[in-house]
Amino acid sequence: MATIYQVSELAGVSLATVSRVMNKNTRVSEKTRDKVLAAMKELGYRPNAIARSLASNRSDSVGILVSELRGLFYSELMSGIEAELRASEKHVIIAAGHSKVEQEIDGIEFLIGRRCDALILHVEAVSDEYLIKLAGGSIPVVLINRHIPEIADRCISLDNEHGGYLAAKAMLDQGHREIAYISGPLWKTDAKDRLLGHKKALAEYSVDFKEQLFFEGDYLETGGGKGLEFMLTQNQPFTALACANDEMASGAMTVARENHIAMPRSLSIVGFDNIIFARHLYPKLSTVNYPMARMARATAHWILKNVYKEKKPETQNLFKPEFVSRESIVFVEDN
Amino acid sequence: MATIYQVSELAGVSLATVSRVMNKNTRVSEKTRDKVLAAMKELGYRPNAIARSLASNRSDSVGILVSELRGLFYSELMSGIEAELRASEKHVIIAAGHSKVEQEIDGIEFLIGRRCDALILHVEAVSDEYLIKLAGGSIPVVLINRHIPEIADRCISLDNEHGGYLAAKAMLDQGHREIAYISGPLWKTDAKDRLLGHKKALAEYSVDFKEQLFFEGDYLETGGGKGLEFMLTQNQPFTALACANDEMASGAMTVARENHIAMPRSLSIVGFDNIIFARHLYPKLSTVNYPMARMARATAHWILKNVYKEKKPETQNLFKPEFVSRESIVFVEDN
DNA sequence: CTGTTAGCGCATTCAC
DNA sequence: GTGAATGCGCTAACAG
Repeated sequence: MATIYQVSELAGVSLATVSRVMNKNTRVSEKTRDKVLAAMKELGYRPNAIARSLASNRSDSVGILVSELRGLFYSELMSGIEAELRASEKHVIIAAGHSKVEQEIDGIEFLIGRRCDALILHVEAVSDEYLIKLAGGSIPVVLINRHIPEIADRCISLDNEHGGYLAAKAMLDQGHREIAYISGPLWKTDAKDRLLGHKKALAEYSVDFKEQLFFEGDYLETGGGKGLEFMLTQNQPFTALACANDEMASGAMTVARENHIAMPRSLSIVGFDNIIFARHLYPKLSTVNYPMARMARATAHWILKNVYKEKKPETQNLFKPEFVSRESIVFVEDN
Repeated sequence: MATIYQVSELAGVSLATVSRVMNKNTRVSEKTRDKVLAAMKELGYRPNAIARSLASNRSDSVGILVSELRGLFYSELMSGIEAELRASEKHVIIAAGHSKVEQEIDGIEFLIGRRCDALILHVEAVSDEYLIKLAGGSIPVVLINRHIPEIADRCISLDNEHGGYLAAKAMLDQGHREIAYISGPLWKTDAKDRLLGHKKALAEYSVDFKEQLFFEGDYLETGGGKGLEFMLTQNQPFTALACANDEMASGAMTVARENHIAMPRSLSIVGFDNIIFARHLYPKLSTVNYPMARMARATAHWILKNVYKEKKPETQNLFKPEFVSRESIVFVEDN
């Protein structure tokens, strides 16, 4: 693997000059540049990114930490950021935190150790204090799907509570009063917020929240199935089911069908996130749109603007979810 | 950010000694080790991975290049590898190739530039020659879902042709003779192989492959929908539809339902890949299982064994798909 | 516009 | 068992 030194030798110039033509910021005469370029090509020279970032303390790459590498939710986030950054010739380095404190910290330190120019974090387990301290350090940090007042300008988040509210309201507006709810893991902020919004809507319509019609799920399809199975044992009738995400909704729908519950006629369902498969379920799932692609782009923009000093418009921090009406909710008579 | 030098100073030892306790291979007296450890903790010392790999030419991280960051297929691959590698304290660096030559090469060079200890590639656009040359270089390479005879031991792949065969056979066995087919992009090897298998099964049952019942899709749900719409204009009846992946099958099913085609009674459908959502479609999609999780683990094992010299059992190179029978295929009378 | 000189933070021979 | 010296490949002043 050729080094910059060999290139300089072959081109008959100093090593600094070679560095200059690579980082095309300072001026180099056309003649010498051509010589250098020719030498680079002849040697098949590839700059060593490691050495470069050790010397320059930059890496032209931003670190992304997601909870999981699998699943439509995170893949949308990662690909959105990557696409935007790639256009500016920046790269991404991805790590997974698995929603556990040690692993999240380990991942963050890995990314810092790789000298990322900035960090984009989707973390759930580490504390606010840790993040505030981290954000106070020398490396810029952006938080996805988490709102911390002290560093609000670094947070790109969705109004989950409003989303939960919209989902519940959609059912209430169709006359439903007995509404079951399957939440995400309640130690997660977004799960808590969605539930909060749900309850808020119920209160607005003066309907009680019934504990028998509540199940704490895990955001996985299997959890949705378990949730519905639980409801069915409660001897407490309900005409609608709200799930804290689409995955659980799909699991619940499968179980419903196995129990010969006609949807949407006997049971209306609403999800959350609007993942790509929501529209392919039967009935087509009404849900709340999580504008992840837009949020991913906003995040990348923030980095490009504030870290790499590119001129970009001001970015939006708080995103609003919208209700997506499809076919899984139908009108029901008051009972 | 504390450096190794500051640690050595605080501990009152040489910088080489600090390095030794970090790389716990050579012996250090217990006393000095404790001093060093204490100093490291006091300073909150974090080794600089960049400097380390520049000096050692190792990075304890393996590069993964996938075609896309989004989608269930790749997320399964990435998370499988990451989980296995994490257990051995290795990290992954991920890049996307987007199925285009320049971007794949760019991604590969990025990973090489980051001095990954090994490369795991899911590439579709670059040539066999390029890969053979790459594999001949100093950095170990493993190929996923691609078989190149010259470097067969570096290839972890699925017998796609057999998978296509199984899917078609499942329908033929149920009496179907008019079978439509929506393929993936035919310049991709796996798409070609799956189609090959499909045709092989047809031949075995002496049924002709009809061009009117063929559509070249794009592996996306939308492509599946377009495919079925195309078939419906062909004035050529068919009782079954085979799709080269589950995404397209789901898109086709949605279009079928919009056209009031009863499934599976009037139309049997089979997919390929067995993504998690296949079982939540209606009717539950019969498909061919792509053992991606197992393949991802096998890949990680190969790296651990051959690159990091851990003792692991021999890894399997060619995986066999199996048919997964669910509810989307029903018996039909010969016509 | 170009060359010289120092490091970046760490691993790794050599000596002792 | 430990310390001193050298260099990984490159960037960034500083001169000229």
